[in-house]
Order: sequence, then C-alpha cells, then structure tokens
Amino acid sequence: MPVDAMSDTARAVQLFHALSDETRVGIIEMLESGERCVCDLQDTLNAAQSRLSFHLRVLKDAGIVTDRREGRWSYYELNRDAFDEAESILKELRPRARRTTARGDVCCG
Amino acid sequence: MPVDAMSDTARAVQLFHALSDETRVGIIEMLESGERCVCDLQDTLNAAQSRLSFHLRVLKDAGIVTDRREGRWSYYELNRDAFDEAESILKELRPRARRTTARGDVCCG
DNA sequence: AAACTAAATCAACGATTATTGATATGTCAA
DNA sequence: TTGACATATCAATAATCGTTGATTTAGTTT
Repeated sequence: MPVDAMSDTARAVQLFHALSDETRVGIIEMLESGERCVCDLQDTLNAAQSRLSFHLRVLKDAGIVTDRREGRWSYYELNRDAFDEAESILKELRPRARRTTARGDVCCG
Repeated sequence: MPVDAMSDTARAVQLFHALSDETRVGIIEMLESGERCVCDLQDTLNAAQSRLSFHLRVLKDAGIVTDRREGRWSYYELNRDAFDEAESILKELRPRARRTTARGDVCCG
C-alpha cells in the first residue's frame, strides 16, 4: 500500500516496523552522516548483497530512505521527513493525563 | 533479556518492535488518557483475552506500560519514560549533515 | 557485441511472531 | 468451600518476516 493511502495506525506500524531490526538500524546509523552507496553499506555491515537490498527496500517503502541511481551505483540517503513523522506519531501516543481511574473504582461491572 | 542489560541498538529494536503492531498501538491509544483495566481494553479492542494478554506482555517487557493488580483486576498504564527514551533514540538516528558524497564521486573502487 | 559489474528481485527455506483454545492461578461472592 | 470470574501462561498452529543462493536487469568497459 502506498504510504499516503494508509490509516494513521497502519502508518505508525509501518514506520516502527521498519525501525525494529538490527540490520536496518545499522544501515540508518551509517546513513546518519550522509549519503552512501550500497557497496559501502555492504562492506561495512558485512551483509550479503540480497540481504542488504531487502532491508533497504523495507526502509524505502517506509519512506525512511530515498535512493538515487548514478551509473551502476545506487546511493541511499535518510529522509528527514520520516523522522519528523515518527517523532510526531510518538508524541501523539504519549500519555496525556496523570491518572483517570481512581483507586478503588470498580470495573468489569 | 532485561532492558538494562541490552545494547543501544537492541533496545531500539525492542522498543520499536513493541510499537509496530496494530493491536498494541490500539492499546496505547486507549491508555493515552490514563490507566485502564484489562477487561475494558478487551471490550473496546474486541480482542480475545489471551491475545490481549500476549500484547500487554510485549508492551510491559519493553517498558512501555506498567501494571498493578487490584483484587482480581489488573490495571495498565503508559510509562512516560519509555516514550522519552524512544524519542531520544529517534533523535540519535536522525540525519545530521546535508550530504557528504559529492555527486560524481566514485565508490566500489 | 561480449564480458563484467552493481543492484534488484525471486523462490525456497528457516526463524520469529501472533493467534487460538485449553489450562492454571489467584480472588471474590454465595 | 464451592462456584464464578479476571487474568496469565502454555502448547499447537498459522502467519509474517528475514536469509540465502540463483536469476534478472541495467549500465559500463573492452
């Protein structure tokens, strides 16, 4: 499903899912300082080519990275918007009030 | 593994994994406004008892919720610290520089 | 063109995660 | 103390996700 045809919850799930894998976090850490080509990532992360490609696709589908092709190389870069989005989703999920259920209340009436 | 005996990356993965499921996001949304008992969650989210219990445990293991027992009921509440933590992890993963690879650079030398 | 390279995709398998129904544990009420 | 209830845990199954090796797609070099 395209990102913009997704419920808020589905989008949250997609974003956080993309962030919930060691290899992908490793990729993101490598891209923190700027754009990298796939072969660089491969060497440094010590990941088989198709494995890396798989994770890059998950990140790309989630909008966390963008890619550009230059000759026979592909370069990947982090997308700030996705991080803004994740942060704002987190803020929405954050607890608001201190407590609403008074101790001693009955539930399951 | 206990949360405090975990690498930064492993912790990031655990937190984001806990956030990457529709049912769990649903639970979090219900807890935004304060503490709730399990039976409330069950009714509203329309989830089988053991299923809910499973997801609550994932959230609890990740430190996203805390629980307390009162008589035969269990109450769950969001833990602000986990949200702070997730936010700060997100900030660390965020891109720093604009671009380091100049166009036309060669890689895979 | 032919050979070579970087990267994406695919199919098969293995691993992890989620769901379900059954059972266990602790608490309350009759 | 017996029965009902709320929740947790467990074992089996189903579904999803990640890995691997092979193949495909482009682009480059000779």
